[in-house]
Amino acid sequence: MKTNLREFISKSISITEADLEKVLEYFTFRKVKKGTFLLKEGVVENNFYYINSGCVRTYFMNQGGQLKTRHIAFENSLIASLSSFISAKPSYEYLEAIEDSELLSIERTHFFQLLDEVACWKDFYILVLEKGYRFQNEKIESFVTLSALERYNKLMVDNPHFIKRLPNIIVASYLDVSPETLSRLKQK
Amino acid sequence: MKTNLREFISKSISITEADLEKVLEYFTFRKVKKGTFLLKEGVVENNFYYINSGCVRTYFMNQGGQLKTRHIAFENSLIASLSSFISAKPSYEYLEAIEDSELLSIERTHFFQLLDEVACWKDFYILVLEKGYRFQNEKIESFVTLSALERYNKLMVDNPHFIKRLPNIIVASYLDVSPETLSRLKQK
DNA sequence: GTGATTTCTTGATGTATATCAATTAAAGCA
DNA sequence: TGCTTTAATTGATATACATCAAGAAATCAC
Repeated sequence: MKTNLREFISKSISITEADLEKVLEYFTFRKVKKGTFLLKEGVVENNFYYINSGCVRTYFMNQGGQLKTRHIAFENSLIASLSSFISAKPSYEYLEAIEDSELLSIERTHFFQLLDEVACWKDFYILVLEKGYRFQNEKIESFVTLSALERYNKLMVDNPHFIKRLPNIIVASYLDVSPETLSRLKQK
Repeated sequence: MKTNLREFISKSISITEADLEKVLEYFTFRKVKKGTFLLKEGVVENNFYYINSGCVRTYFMNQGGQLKTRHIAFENSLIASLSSFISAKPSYEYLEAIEDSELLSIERTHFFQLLDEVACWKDFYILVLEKGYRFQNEKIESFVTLSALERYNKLMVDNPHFIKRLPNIIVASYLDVSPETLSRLKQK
């Protein structure tokens, strides 16, 4: 059940078998249906997720109730409302399974405990933060330098499987355009 | 000369005097005039800056040559084109002193060397990444959930000194609105 | 499998914000 | 200190994209 996660971690950092076992013990399995909320706005993010199968997204909701997808993670990757996870303050983001998914999650207290107990876990945390930082940096760049069409074309190049696998309405929300506009962009 | 940086670090993490000395030795002093470029697009970020006095910003440039300010850092804070610094790939961002500034900088190779040599330096790096992550997360949220006026009002609440200290044209670029629009927003 | 939702598409219209242009105010510089 | 350049303001106009609406297609649920 934790085979994929084991491989994911041991490929990411240099870790002893004993330490890896210790880390894996803190992860618990959970199977969720499409549409399940893992976190809602206003609640502290107490979990950090590895996606064994399926797909999970984070989104913000604006005053008009529109969903603004910030990140989408597929199988064999990580997700959380990381700002809240780090700060232990209420999240501004929602976390939602957008396909039936198998998840392995670790609690915040355990995660940060491990930073002190297992030296190399800091290396793992650093990788997570670095990747998250770079991802968001690129997202900001896209928003401020590209038009809707350019963002769509960039997604086609960078992540064509996003567009193939996900409904238009979610891709539109990810690109921060209306579904109608995305539908028209696709024809170009 | 390094008094402020010394205090900045020792307030951030728990570090021995010996380790702190070792870290500080890698930082070199530099005085720059307003308008000096510390980094241009396409160049790898080889430095990480502590601002002793003055003010530095990072910005993206879009195809039309417009500047889109991502971050502005004042005295007693840190700045770099962090994505490039992390990855050692060419930067998409520019780094520019927007006031006469006194800087203390550490080279990338030394910075990452220190992660292995001084155990607690990882804690410092983690703090830097966490803060950067949360900042960018909030910036993305602002862009996708708030109108121009709402972003301006939020800046008034969160960072009123931004607006007082910086020229309109830079504040506008930071909020991702035109100077004309900002001028009109201010009257509301 | 069939009815009920939800999503997608297309056209018509609306709007927030950009752009252009011209004047005034401020800042940099010799 | 005056001269030059840059920034700020204000009005007129333009535009990218949103919203609204309605029918078609796909997906969901029992």
